[in-house]
Formats: sequence, C-alpha cells, structure tokens
Amino acid sequence: MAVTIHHVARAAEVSVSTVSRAFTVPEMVHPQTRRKVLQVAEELGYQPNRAARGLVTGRTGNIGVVVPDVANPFFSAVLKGCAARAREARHVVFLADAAEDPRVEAEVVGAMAKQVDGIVLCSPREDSAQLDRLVGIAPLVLLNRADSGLPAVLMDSADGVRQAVEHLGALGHRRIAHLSGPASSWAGEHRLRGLRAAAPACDVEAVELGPFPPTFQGGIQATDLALARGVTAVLAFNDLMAIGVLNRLAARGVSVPEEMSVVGFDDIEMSSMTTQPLTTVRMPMEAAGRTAVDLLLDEQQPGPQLQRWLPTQLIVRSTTAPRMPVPVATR
Amino acid sequence: MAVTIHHVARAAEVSVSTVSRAFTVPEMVHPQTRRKVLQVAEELGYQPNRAARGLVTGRTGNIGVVVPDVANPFFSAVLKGCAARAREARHVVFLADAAEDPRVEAEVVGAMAKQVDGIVLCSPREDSAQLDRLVGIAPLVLLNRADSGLPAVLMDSADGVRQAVEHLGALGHRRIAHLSGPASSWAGEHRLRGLRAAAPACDVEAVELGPFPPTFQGGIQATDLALARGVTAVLAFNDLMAIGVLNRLAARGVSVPEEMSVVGFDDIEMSSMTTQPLTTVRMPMEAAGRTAVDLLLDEQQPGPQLQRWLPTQLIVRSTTAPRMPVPVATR
DNA sequence: ACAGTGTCTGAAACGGTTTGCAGAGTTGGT
DNA sequence: ACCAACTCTGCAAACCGTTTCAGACACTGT
Repeated sequence: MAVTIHHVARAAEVSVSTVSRAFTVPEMVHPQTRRKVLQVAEELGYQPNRAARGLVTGRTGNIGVVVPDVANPFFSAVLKGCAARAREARHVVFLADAAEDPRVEAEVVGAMAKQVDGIVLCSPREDSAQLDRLVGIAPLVLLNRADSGLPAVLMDSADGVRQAVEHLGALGHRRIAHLSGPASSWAGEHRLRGLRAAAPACDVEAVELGPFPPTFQGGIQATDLALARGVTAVLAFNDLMAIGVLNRLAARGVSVPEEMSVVGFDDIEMSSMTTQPLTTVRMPMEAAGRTAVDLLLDEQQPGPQLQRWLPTQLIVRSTTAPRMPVPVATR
Repeated sequence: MAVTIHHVARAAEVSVSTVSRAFTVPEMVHPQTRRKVLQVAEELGYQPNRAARGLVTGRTGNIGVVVPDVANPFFSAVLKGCAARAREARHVVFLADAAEDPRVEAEVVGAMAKQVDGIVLCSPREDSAQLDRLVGIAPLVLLNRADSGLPAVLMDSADGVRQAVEHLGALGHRRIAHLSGPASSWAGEHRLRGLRAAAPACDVEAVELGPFPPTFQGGIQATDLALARGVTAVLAFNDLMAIGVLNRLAARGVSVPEEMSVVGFDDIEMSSMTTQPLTTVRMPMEAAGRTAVDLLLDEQQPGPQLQRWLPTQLIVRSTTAPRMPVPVATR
C-alpha cells in the first residue's frame, strides 16, 4: 500500500540500510549513491514512517498539547504557537481538548503518553496531587502554571497588572474594581498578588470582586457589582469578560471611557475589533506556546527544572481615560 | 518505566493474553478472572499502548485534522467538534495547522498518514490535482469542500444566503452588496451560486463585490466600496468581515441598522458580543467537525462516497431592520 | 602481505499488543 | 468409565518499518 524504505531500496538497487543512512547519516554514504537514493525516494513519494522510527530510536517526533478548551481564543493562540514551533522542529502535534475537566486531562495524558516525546499542559485545572501522579508518565511542561517542580512557561501577568494599575492611577483613578476569574487558578492567584502589591504603590484602592466565569457572561454579571461599589475603573480577568463589561455598561447607560475606564487582559484579536478598541494587557500567548515546545525539545537531561517567564505589555486603546476628563472644546 | 500489559499480567497472576482479552474480548474470560485483571490494571494505572495495538490491528485509534488556521474561530469551532467526537469514540486527534499554505497541507498529510486511521481536511486550499495526489495515502474526509469524489461534510450556505436575502427582501431592501471571501474557495463559489439563485427570486438586486480577505480588515476595506454603490444592506462573507463593516460604518457615521443593514456568516461567538449583536447565518461548525469524524469512523468499506449536508440557520439580531423604518413614537 | 579506510549489506533488534493454536480443566451424555 | 463438547487460559508468533551492529568487500598506501 504505502511506500516504504524497502520499495525505495529495491528501486534504487541498494539495501535498506543504505537508504536509511542516506537520510539519517548522509556522510556515511557515497555522494553518488545518496543522490540516487534521494531521487528515487522523491519519485516514489517516500516518507519515513515516524512510528516505526520511534520504535527503535525511542523518539516519536510527536508532541502532545492539552488545552481546557480549543474554542477559547486564548488557548487557540497558544496552540497556534505550539503547532508552529513543532513544525519548525519537524514534529507533529497531538491535540487534546480536555473540555475543562481535570479528569479528562489526566486521562488524555495517559492516552497520548506513548505516542509523544512530551506533553504541554496548558493551564491544567487539576490539583497538585493529581498533577504529581502524571509526572513520569511522559515528559511534561506546564504553561500558565507553576507546580510540582515541573518546567513551566509563565507569563508575567503580575507585572501586567502593575502596568495597568499604574496607568489607571496616573489617569487619576483612585478606586478600581478587579474582577477575578476561576477561583483556584494559578494565573488568578498570581494576578491577585500583583494587584495587591501594585495598588498601594500607586495610591489606588483595589476592590476585589469575584470569582466569575472568565467569559462574556461573567463580565456582564460582574459589571453591576462593580457599579454598586462606586469604582471609576474596572480591571477584568480577561478580554472576554472586559467585553461583557463594556456591553453591560452600554446597556446601563454608563459611558466608556468618560464615566468608567475598562482594562482587559490577553489582547485576543477581538479586543481591537470592538467599536471601542479595548485597553488591555497583552499576553504573549503564541510565544508561550512556542517556548513550551522549546522546553520540551531541549529537555534532554532532567537537570534543574527551569521556568521561563515571558513579559506582558499594556496596550492602551480607547477604553481608558482620565477620571475627570476636561471637556473637549472642538468636536 | 511505563506500566505494560506484562506488569498487569504478573501482578494479576495470569498470562498477557488473558489481560489482553479481558479488555478486548471480555466474554472470553471468566468473570472472576476478568474482575481481578481489571482491578489490578486500575491499581497499576495501566493504559494500553495504542501504538503497539495499532501495530497488529492496523488501526491506530488516532484521527488527523488539518486546518488552515487554528486561531480562526471558525476552524477552532470545527476542531472542537472533531476533538469531542473523537474522544467519544476513544480516539485521539492529531492536529496540523497548515498556516494557509497548500504545500504544508500536503506535507502534513504525509507526515501524519501512518499514525492515523484517517484525516479530516478542513477547507483545503490546494487545487484538485494536488488533492488527488493525496487520495490513497490515508482515508480522507473533506470539510467545507466537495472534490475528487471524496466523502465530504458540507454546510448548506447557499440556503443560508437564501434565508438572508429573503429576510432582507422582506424588510424592503432592494439593492444589497455581497462581499465575497477568498477568490477560489469552494465555499465561496457555493455561496455565490446561492446568491444568484436567491436574489432574483426575492426581487433583490445583488451587487457582487470582492474578493476580500475574510478578516476584520477585509470588512473595513469592503465597506467604502459598498457605500459607494448605494446599497442599503450588506451581506458579508463571514462574521469577522461583518464586524469590520460595522466598525467602518460607525467611523463613517452611517447608523446601523437604520441606514444600513448588515448580515454576517458563521455565527462565531464574537457576533453576539458586539455592542450591536450581529444578524448572521449560523454555520454548524462544531456539528460539521463531529460529522466529519463520524464519516471517517464509518468509512469501513469504500462504497459510494457520500456527502453529508448540514443545514444553516439565519439568526436575526440587531443589525438588520426595515429599509425605511417607521419612527418609533415612545422611547 | 597487511592494516586502514570508505562504502555497502544482512540481519537482528525495537516494543507492546493481538491472536491462532493447543492444552488443561470441567461438564454432560452415553 | 469414557468420550465429546465446551470453557477458559497460556505459549509464542506475528505485526510494522525503521535503525544499527557487525562484518564483507574492494580499494589504497605502506
């Protein structure tokens, strides 16, 4: 059916070993033979069977990626980064959508384990103990979480919060709401630590609300609570929530940014497409995906497990303004 | 390292064949033995090695999915459907992001071929000849394209256009613009055929504009052209474009839906989150992904290759209104 | 004549599973 | 008591396409 190394060998009138070497150790075969083999392989459309190669080399050339939800733009961006980097390294990616279910996460790790060289776990929802149980099944890299002494790629969202709070403080806001996401997420904790450090330093009082689901609906729900607390600015857990906030504010007749400033998180594509482009903290999602794969690929010797921190960046657009704007004369 | 069938066999004090059978042909092993085996397997955390199983059965339990761009919400929704259905069938999905490049598509099909039971090609960009060359490498199912006699799952966007045109016609619009997407896409052609059939039937004149990139920017670009042609409604290739149109119309001071109606396509999540929720034709993206996997799984005998058509549905929201609205008295 | 080098070949892994065949044990009919 | 049929289990081969080890062969230089 499919063309194997044997077909190529027969057609090129050499042994299978020679064909194999023509691909993997070119300098061990005569240039002329090599040329011939490569040409025949090309003609026949030969592509090495990675599974069979993995059988003897122990490396499959596949890397696994587990995300809580592919349809979430945050994760699809991460995934894109993983896929791109994997391709560059001539690897293929195994995807699993865990549907936000910790048990499914553990399960798919098991299912993929033997067919991949390593697995990237994106924002895993399971607790430390469950995570520990996964260690050893396959080389693991965490993304957006630090735990179990595993290598991880992290985004410095604490610094992102600092930038956002500083920005709002400079605009004269003295009382802002922070809408937190899922209760027990590492990213959420880290974010909150950043907030608690930054707020006093910027002479800003932070009203901590939540947890809310990190969705459009979550933002809607949170908005009324924020309004009731008399804040002049809102810091949302992510852009999806921020957009929900924007919508609810419009519905309640609160003008943005005049009466209320709104800051999101992530900088998903959508955030520059809203009628009021959103001020947000850009998370390097694609870069994080790439880095995670890098870590997996490098991870030859299990030395001291390293963490890679990626910087975040406040992107100021149209949803933040001075607390008491001076009226614009012309317009 | 990893726990194999042999470990389980030793621990349960049976042979490997018995363990194997306990999983795959339960009725051939004594209930008591079976229970013991299953229990030990559970304790040891045994998970069958799918690659090894595939070695002898010829089925890997993996299915491949190739998309032009994971970060595109249309495809991430399709992907989610594929992943969900695959999981139900206890399969794992291999993902390849072709980065909109036809050559990459062909390449990854080759790379995945031996490790999967079949491949779902989503909106493949390559031409028929290239596609033909892929047939036979692995079982293929096309999504959002019909070609090369391959089984395919298709969405009836022609009927979607009909619904949209009918809707606009009923609202009194007589001259509408259609903004087409990528020039040579199957979906685009199909869409256009629907338009040309529906417009006369609804007494509507359709101004065909494009092709434009199927993005936010594409929508912005298209808007000015549409305005110059004096239409009162716009039918965009997809929601991303429609949102671009909405933005540009706002920037040009054209009020929606009073002065201009806008209809999108796909019904991505974002379209209900815009400040003006978008009227759009819902494409069953997730269902399409599921169906594609179904087709692959069923495709035991290569009988007459079938196509599965999925219905589309107009979702009327806030961006369409009568051409000459009667002023609302109260409010 | 022999060691050394460059190039190639044959055949043995690689690995965890499934499965054909045979054998052990049990039941039931004569 | 004996044979047949049946149920359950174990042994070992086969599965796949590749890599790689050990060696063969033909040269060259000494």
